[in-house]
Amino acid sequence: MARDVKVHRGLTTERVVDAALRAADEGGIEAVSLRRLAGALEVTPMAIYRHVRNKSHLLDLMVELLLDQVDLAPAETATWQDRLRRLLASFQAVVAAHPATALLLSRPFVSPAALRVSEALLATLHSAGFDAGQSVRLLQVITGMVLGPAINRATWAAASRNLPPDADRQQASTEGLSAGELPYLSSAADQVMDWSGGADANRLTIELLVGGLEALAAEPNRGGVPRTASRE
Amino acid sequence: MARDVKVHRGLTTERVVDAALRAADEGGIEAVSLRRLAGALEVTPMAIYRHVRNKSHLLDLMVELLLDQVDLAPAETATWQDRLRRLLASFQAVVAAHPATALLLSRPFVSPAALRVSEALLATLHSAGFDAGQSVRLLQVITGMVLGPAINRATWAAASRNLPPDADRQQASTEGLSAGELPYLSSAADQVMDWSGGADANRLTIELLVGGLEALAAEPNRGGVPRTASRE
DNA sequence: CGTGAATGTCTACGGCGTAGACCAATGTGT
DNA sequence: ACACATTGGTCTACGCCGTAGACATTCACG
Repeated sequence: MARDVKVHRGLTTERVVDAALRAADEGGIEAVSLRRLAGALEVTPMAIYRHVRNKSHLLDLMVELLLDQVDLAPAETATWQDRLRRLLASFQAVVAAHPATALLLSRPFVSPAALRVSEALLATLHSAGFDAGQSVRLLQVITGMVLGPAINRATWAAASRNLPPDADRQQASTEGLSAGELPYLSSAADQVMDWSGGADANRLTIELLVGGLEALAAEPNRGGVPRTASRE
Repeated sequence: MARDVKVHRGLTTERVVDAALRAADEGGIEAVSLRRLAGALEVTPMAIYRHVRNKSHLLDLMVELLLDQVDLAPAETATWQDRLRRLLASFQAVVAAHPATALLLSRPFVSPAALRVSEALLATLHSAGFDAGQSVRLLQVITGMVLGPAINRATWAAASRNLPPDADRQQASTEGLSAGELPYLSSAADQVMDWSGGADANRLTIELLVGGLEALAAEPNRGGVPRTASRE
């Protein structure tokens, strides 16, 4: 029963995942290659395979580590609004702290931690009065909202600079649009630059969601079969 | 001025992008490799480089083709609510029709078409009464909401089957959770299976958003500095 | 001490994106 | 009609990637 004994070179699954997460956080997901990782750990690429089934498994473990930091607010929380706020704020904090959360965009949301998050959200939505079908649909939207900022941290910076950073995609965008044709966009670009980190953006997101859910719960036919009305 | 003359082997940028898009739609983004693409077009891999700068550029062109299908509702639309509904419904339709929209999750949102979409959304938000700063933050959330379904089409199917499809990540999830511990999740799983395609899920998303925006616009201090109140 | 399991290494394979030299077809100017 | 430059496709090769399989070492325990 040799378990946690240090042997050979003290490589452990934990060390591997930690290193991978660090690499992903500071170099982007695509910076995580088994060979580079092995280099950082001063080990042969194949050594990693003693602690991780394959790269996909490694990425799953990284996701797990991230999502385990999410605080699933207890079910006893006073109102569903408060539970939702607390849960999502925690989720948002994790997303904000780790660029590696971009992993959640490409990987099935089915690890134990992910399931726990989903379960907590579904429970909250249930107590808000939504049925199972609606809750599932809402769940998808909510994760999208939370992950929104993760989708592109760099996008806006690139857009406002008229795309100098990457010489590759620079041409693709300078075809038909000049600065003047996008008044709102260019005026908004300034706002983005001094973006202090998005703390209030996150609050805005949550309140948008809570407000929307309240409205939806109060007027259930809205989300169901909408009146023929397309105006007013 | 030889322009649109057929020479050699009639490979064109359009044919390349079309084939790539088709491949991405039916095999996922990672199924798009220049070599495979070349095979499908009965051409050498390097031939593609005569029509596309590099892979990144190709992906940009694919995104462009997708986003050009989005109907930017005209600014004269009666209410901002209606314009938002129309614009987002169209966006959602594109997402639903093309699995390749997963590209939007990994690529800067800065192609001309993407900028046009963003501009239209910002204009709509402006007419709803939000200032530039809020609009930018909301924009991020909204695209997240719309792209939510794209984030994982396969996730739920995998989750409900207790993860049989992929032998790789199957283990990662069967550690601490058994079916009984996730009541809402497992009951919801059924709902997901007969998911007719998400038309009403999309409506739900839009109404959630509109309702949330209305609430936010009516009570602006909510999204700003929230009252100390954390209860009720 | 001996043995079997655990851990790291080496070598090698096929796939990827892509640089660079080459070459055939094409349309142009005289 | 003929040399010519341009266009579009091919070939070869490089360095990266994930990973299979055989091997070597080191440890835990009898």
